[in-house]
Amino acid sequence: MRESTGGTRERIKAVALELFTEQGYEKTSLREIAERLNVTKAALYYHFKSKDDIVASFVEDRLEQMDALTAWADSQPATLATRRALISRYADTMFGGDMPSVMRFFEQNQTVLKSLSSGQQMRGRMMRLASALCRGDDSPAAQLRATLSLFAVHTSWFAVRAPGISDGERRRLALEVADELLAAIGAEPDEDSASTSTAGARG
Amino acid sequence: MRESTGGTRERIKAVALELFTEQGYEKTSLREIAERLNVTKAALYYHFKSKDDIVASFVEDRLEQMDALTAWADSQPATLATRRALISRYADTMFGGDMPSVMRFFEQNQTVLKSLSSGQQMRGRMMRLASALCRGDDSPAAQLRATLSLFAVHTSWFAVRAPGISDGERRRLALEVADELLAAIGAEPDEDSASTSTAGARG
DNA sequence: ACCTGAACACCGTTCAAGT
DNA sequence: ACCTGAACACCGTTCAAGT
Repeated sequence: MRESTGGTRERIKAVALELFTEQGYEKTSLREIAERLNVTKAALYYHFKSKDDIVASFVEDRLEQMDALTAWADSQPATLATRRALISRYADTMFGGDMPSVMRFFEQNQTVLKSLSSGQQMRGRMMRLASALCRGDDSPAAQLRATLSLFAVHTSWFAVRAPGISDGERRRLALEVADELLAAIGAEPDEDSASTSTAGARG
Repeated sequence: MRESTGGTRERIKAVALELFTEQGYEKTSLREIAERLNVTKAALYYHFKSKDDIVASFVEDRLEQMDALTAWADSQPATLATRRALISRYADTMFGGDMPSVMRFFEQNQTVLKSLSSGQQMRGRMMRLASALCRGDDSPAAQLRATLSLFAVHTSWFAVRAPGISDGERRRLALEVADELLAAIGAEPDEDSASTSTAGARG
């Protein structure tokens, strides 16, 4: 095992991901990261171009994962079953053993990520995923439902307060609610919707 | 009209709210705010104890509004009608003419707000609102649905991309989807869950 | 190739001093 | 009461210099 060669770069990534997720990107200083690794601040700049670049480094893998997911969805028929399979796979990447922390980092740091290029890329992929989820129904309501079904997955691990709830149960819960939202996509337009009056322009 | 006396403090609040919402709290420097008002950075510290304190100043009104909302909900019967009325009133404070920007600021700055005391207060109120929304059904699924219905209101003004969609239409859209989520709260536990059709429990 | 030391401009904050 | 000027420690970033 060679841990002296390429080790430092990976150690920086690991420590940064941990601290960024715990305390937030802005609140975590490079000095803090450097101290944990017993190097100087300047040393970080040998391995990364900037603070943003550290984020970009552990974002790229995730982007490919998202792309694969969207590509798969586009190759499937635009049915409810596909939508459900898609959200289930998405939940896998969120709760799965691989890299749960990367996605949690995103949930935690949405704001800052808007100005970071890697963050914008990630946002773009989320939009595409949402689009894939409401393929065949481009109504505003469908967009909102699709987006919320993704949010259900994200939300389930912080909005649900229960004594000893497991990750598996959170996942199941998220999918239960997400499925309901997805089931309402592509259905025939509402005849007796909540408020008869405000018709709403079609097309 | 006296604009020389108490004017400065209000002007600081206004400019700060605008810049914080546009660019984010961390990315906006006090120098930037001061320059817009033709004063020095130090002048801001006469009116506010710290940068955080500026946020706290325009948060307090909102807290009272949230408290009033929760209190009203608690005084009503725990029915679907109450839940729908509550989310509708919440949407009013989000889309209403009063102070739409304060809530948008929150949506934009969630991350930073976690470490700010005023942000934690706000989070607390959101939790209480969610609890009020699922009163009578304390199951994890109900919590998730309640939280997502609030998110529907927040999400409707950035997740829905449509040519010339108005604020009113976004509001109506949000409530349409939120109502569906709320209708599933307090219903008898699922016997034949997710599958069948889009049936949906009628409260 | 890998890292240090010292400097840079900027940040939020403080405080004595001015009117 | 209201604001300035100058200083403080900290931040991200750069770069010549060391091995």
